[in-house]
Amino acid sequence: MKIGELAKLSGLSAHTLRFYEKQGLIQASARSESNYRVYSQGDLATAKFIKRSREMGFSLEEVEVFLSIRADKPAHVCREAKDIAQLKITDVQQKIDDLQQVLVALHKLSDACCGGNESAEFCSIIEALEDGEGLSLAHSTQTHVLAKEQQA
Amino acid sequence: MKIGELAKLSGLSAHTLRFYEKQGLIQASARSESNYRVYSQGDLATAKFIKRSREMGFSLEEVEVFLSIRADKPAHVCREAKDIAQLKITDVQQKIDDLQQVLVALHKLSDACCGGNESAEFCSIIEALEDGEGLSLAHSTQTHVLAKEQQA
DNA sequence: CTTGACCCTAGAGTATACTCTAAGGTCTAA
DNA sequence: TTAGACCTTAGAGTATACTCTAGGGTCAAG
Ligand SMILES: [Zn+2]
Ligand SMILES: [Zn+2]
Ligand SMILES: [Zn+2]
Ligand SMILES: [Zn+2]
Repeated sequence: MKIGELAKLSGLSAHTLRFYEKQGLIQASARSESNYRVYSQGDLATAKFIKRSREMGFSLEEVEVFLSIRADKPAHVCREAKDIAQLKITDVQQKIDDLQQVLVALHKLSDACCGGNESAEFCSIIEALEDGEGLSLAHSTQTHVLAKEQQA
Repeated sequence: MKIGELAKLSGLSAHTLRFYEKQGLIQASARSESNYRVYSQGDLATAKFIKRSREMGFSLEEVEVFLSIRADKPAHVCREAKDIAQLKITDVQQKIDDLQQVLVALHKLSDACCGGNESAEFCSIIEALEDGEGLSLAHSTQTHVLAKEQQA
């Protein structure tokens, strides 16, 4: 099959397949007379392997290692594969933890703001970013009322 | 103060401060005779504001909006700030959800592999990436034993 | 007067993974 | 034979946010 069909069957674009070839991840098993890339069923399996690996969050560099293990399994041991997976798990867990901290802070920031059409003069979001003081919950929907009362 | 001191006090590098200036986020309030950037206490507050905003996960583009609200609060309303925060919350939550799915898949992938020095011939990680079949838990520490028994 | 720490600009480089363009060749069907 | 779909290459562009370099000027201390 040619690159267009492999693209359809693998779910990767032809562009991406050529890019992966440049990166040394996948080679067409032959070339036609007109120099078109010709792929086999095995190549399709490889393309799918790469796609699945990417979906699991592995980088192209990591995929390369998986591919080399796959290319000659007896020459490799389970630990090589598992180490990569474990590192990725740690990595992803760290990212989740970081994002969760950010999320908590964002909620504190956002929840304290009325979000209405009142002037931002007393907006808790801006204030919190200004003074950085623990994203105080002092400013809420009530704050505008208080502010108006004070002005009156 | 000059850029080096602002860098120290704000926690941003001098390079980054110049970069932010290029992006229109912060301006030195003056220049010395020798064309050095001269910053005020207000500039320090701005630098800190930017830094805090970045730490909350806001992009430079979003920080720019916060800065413009901050620069003229009465001309803006709470909703403008809250909308950005809410969008960011959705965004971060989505990223967390995605990563959590990846994490589950990674655990399935990794837990089934013995991770030892046995040949990767029956490695469940490679197998799962090959056939994509729900990351079967069929291969575990026991699998190598079974494989050896079958060979015997 | 020289050394070292600082400052300046414009612009290139880093990271990751694509994504697209230009300019052109090939193939198939009407 | 000609349109349209497909293929080729090398290389540039996209996104984000820095990060660094080259080449040069400024300034206080010893
Ligand atoms: Zn409000
Ligand atoms: Zn508000
Ligand atoms: Zn194993
Ligand atoms: Zn294994």
